[in-house]
Amino acid sequence: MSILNLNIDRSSPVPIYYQLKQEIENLIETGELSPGDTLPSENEFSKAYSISPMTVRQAMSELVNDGYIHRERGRGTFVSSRRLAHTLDRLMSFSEDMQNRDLTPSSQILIFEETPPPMKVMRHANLSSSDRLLRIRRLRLADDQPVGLHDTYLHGVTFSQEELETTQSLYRILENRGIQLAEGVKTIEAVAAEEDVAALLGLQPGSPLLQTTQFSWDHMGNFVEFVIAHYHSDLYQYTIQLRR
Amino acid sequence: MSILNLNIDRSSPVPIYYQLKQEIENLIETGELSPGDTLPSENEFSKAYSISPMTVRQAMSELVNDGYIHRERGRGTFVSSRRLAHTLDRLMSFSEDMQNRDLTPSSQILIFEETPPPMKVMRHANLSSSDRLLRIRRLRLADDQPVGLHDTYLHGVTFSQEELETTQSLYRILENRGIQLAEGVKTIEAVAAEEDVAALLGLQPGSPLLQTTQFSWDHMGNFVEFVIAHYHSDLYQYTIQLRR
DNA sequence: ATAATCTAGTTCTCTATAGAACTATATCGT
DNA sequence: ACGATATAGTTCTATAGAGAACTAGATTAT
Repeated sequence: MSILNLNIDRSSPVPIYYQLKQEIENLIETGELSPGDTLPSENEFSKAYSISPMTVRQAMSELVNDGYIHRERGRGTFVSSRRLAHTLDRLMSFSEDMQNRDLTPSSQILIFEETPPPMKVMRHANLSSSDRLLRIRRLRLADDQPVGLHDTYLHGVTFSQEELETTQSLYRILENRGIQLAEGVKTIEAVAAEEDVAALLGLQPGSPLLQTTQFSWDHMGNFVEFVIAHYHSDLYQYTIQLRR
Repeated sequence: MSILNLNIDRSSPVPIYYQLKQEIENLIETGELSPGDTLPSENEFSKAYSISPMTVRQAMSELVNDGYIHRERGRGTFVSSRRLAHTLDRLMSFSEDMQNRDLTPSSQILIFEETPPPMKVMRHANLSSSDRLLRIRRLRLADDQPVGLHDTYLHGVTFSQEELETTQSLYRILENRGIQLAEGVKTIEAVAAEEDVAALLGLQPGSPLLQTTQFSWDHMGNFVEFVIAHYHSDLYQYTIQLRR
């Protein structure tokens, strides 16, 4: 499947620009196109598939946007280094995260209750002490080994412990309620393990732990969740991709 | 300055779509447009400024891309929550980072020498033991207080310690040499302080430290730098913005 | 030999238009 | 009262082109 002989189905309901984008993305992912390779020009694509130049342009723009290619005016379009391309920083659940690392996630619910918001949450999310949040403390395991302890505080959503146990995924429950997480801020720091946390993670008190605290909001900026997590530092590292 | 009475200068060399984009961005940044507000439709913009709908669309797409607005087919275009909008994860120097936090950065160069690559770098960057890297160890201070220790290994670039001391910024030296960092991967973990590092940061051995290791590459995927850093966990936290 | 100019090829900006797909509301029929 | 249908308004997809801006190499002039 050469670059000017891709599978573009004009009768498909999938937009043409999107088909083109996907096909090129594939060629890059599979290595048939290598970093530094020159892509055909807008004109060549346009003629080869009898599609408008602007339609080609739309596919190209999105590929640039996703980091697959870069373009230089007057010179051409080039395949970028493949390293990043897909994995950017996303709001991700523990389960998704573990699956990305080829580990099997599981969890034990330790606490499931209604509470007033912690101080930190009141300040950041503009809540008062009369508000009620759903608090869930879960021990997180990867391949049956405890790696972290999550304390999640949810705002504006209620469900039963049973529903969480059957659905497994908190994020799916939120989605079913029509709540879409749109953005978040995560703070990462190193702390010494308190006694109770150390015990749960099988560590000595004072061992270094990776602590992350995260606030998440929906599209309109409504506060949805706060999570404070502690991770076994030998078993869990945080990796982020940086750009430009 | 109302939303349909913006400053669009058709004789300016600045592209029209870009002017429109900037003007709307301003309205959002200054708060004249609030999260949830509805923007005029493509049609309205098009007529109000006598520009083609497709030109309006380009401005809108980029605003969506930058997180300022979101669009719903059949419904309209809405201003997004302003929290993120600009600060994404970027390749940033320590100096830039500190300035963003309104602290005054400084540093002391402790080591400046040529070395073969550390094992980890050989593996990740495909170098051999005969390659020579420039190694720089610097103590990093914010408002004259030591917060971190940086060990930087540079590939394919040489300069003198003097030049670094006068220029102050490593990234500026790279830029002057025509080297553009395009992407990087940073790993964050918690470790216990070794004796030497603890002493430099004014801590007890065994204290929890935030350790980050980072690889950076240029546009073509050529390895440029490796940095391993240790931070005083009370004085330095890592914050990242998450999307979607 | 060197410098200036031309030329072909590329991306970028912009125009003008059309219909499809989807949403929300109003109208109509039962 | 309720459900089906129409209608207007929105974004999304796609077309067909033109000239500007820029690059790299070839050609020409000095």
